[in-house]
Amino acid sequence: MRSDSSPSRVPMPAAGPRGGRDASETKERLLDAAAQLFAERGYAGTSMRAVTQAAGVSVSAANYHFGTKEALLLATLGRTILPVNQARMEALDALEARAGAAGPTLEQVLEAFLAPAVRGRDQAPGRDRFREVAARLYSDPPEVVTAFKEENFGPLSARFTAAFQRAVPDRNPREIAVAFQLIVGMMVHVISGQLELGNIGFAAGSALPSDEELLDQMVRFGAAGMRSTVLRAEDT
Amino acid sequence: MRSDSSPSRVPMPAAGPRGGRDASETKERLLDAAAQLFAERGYAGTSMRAVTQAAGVSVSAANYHFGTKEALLLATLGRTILPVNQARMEALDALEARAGAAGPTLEQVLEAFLAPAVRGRDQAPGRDRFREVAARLYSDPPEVVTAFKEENFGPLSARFTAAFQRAVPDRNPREIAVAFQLIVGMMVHVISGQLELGNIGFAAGSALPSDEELLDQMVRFGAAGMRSTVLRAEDT
DNA sequence: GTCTATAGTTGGATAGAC
DNA sequence: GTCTATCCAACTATAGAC
Repeated sequence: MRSDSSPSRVPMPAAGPRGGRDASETKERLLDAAAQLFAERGYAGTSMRAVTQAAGVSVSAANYHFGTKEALLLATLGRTILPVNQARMEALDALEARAGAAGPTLEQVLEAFLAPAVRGRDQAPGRDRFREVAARLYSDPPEVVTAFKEENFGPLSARFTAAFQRAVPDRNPREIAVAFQLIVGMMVHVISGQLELGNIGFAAGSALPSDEELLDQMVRFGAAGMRSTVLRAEDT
Repeated sequence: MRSDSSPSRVPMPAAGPRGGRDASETKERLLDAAAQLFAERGYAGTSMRAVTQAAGVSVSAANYHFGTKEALLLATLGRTILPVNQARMEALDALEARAGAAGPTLEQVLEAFLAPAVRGRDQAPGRDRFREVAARLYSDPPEVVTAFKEENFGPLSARFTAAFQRAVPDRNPREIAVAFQLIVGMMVHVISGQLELGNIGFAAGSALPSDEELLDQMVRFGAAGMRSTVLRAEDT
């Protein structure tokens, strides 16, 4: 399953002598390569040349299809992130439809939010590298990305904040918002591959946890954390 | 041109007609500007020209003092991060010296780890921008940074892992390691300014929490999270 | 729709005057 | 120790043939 070091380089007839590769495949290859490289090196650290070379197409082909580097980034972000956010929404919808008047539990809401991101390719059909690409959103911010974030995460965030609030009604909105951000932080850290890079903490010889194991621990951790945030004085 | 909000642009005689600015001041100005820009735009997104322009010195002066862009990055990282890690170590030392045989509490260890980073300039004397610079370590990784991380975070991580283990003896090392990483993740998210950028979650009109408030909530959240991670089957 | 070729910038780094 | 001037490589983007 494409597990080698340069996975997005699809073995292909390598540019048939005629211009005979069709449009949609070129776009696909470019998006694959872009996802890979933007994830690894960031936006500024990735040149169009590197992308087109990895995709096995010419620079001009890329510019024909996407116009600018920025547009290619946005297309990449869209293709990698939207399915994840959609899965989150659907999971929450399903939970709320099934739950009673009290709504889903905190653990359920957390899993709906975390699973599509952490489980990665299991949930987002066919799209590789999307976890690291998404993580870049939080760290590598060309101005373009801001609008994308607001547009695509605004509604999601509102929905989940409401669900959290309902699951933990004795916390005030400000605490919920902070706790939510802390959970986002731990998720970003995990999906940006910091555990695998294992710079620190995993020297102690223990094997890396599986996705399921990690997800389970994250849900427990986040739930306990969110429940724990206790008001000090100004209880609303 | 430099119309902007560049706090690191120190008001100065602006290059006295003679070459009369002394060496150490030039280095200082360069490090200030570099910290600012690397933090904002990342390594690849920052040019030497931008740094030297912001510092009000010539490109050659920078190359004279630091040789390469990479060396400038490492110098910046050192100046911004080492004081924080030192403060963490000293805080933990003090706690362990004061505590009995059981060692400091989980909350105390967490605060020793988080406070120097979250409180920012209060604890790291005189160095601005260090929080965002540090955060870049976890997201913007030119290969150079890897060695820096291992060298400077390895011992720190080992010390704190041991302290966590002692404070929560009924968790196995693997869980401790994962939980520690989750805490690092939430810390990175906070110090990289995601709350202030407030893209998501804080639209609900509540004011941003103060550093102390945030630190308090992070300690509670992290402690509850770390205690919560329960083994499922294979308890060692 | 894809290519080759190139325009027009900007990048890091250096040489040599002072 | 700092400057001006410059080299050369790499970049994004476009023009025009096929």
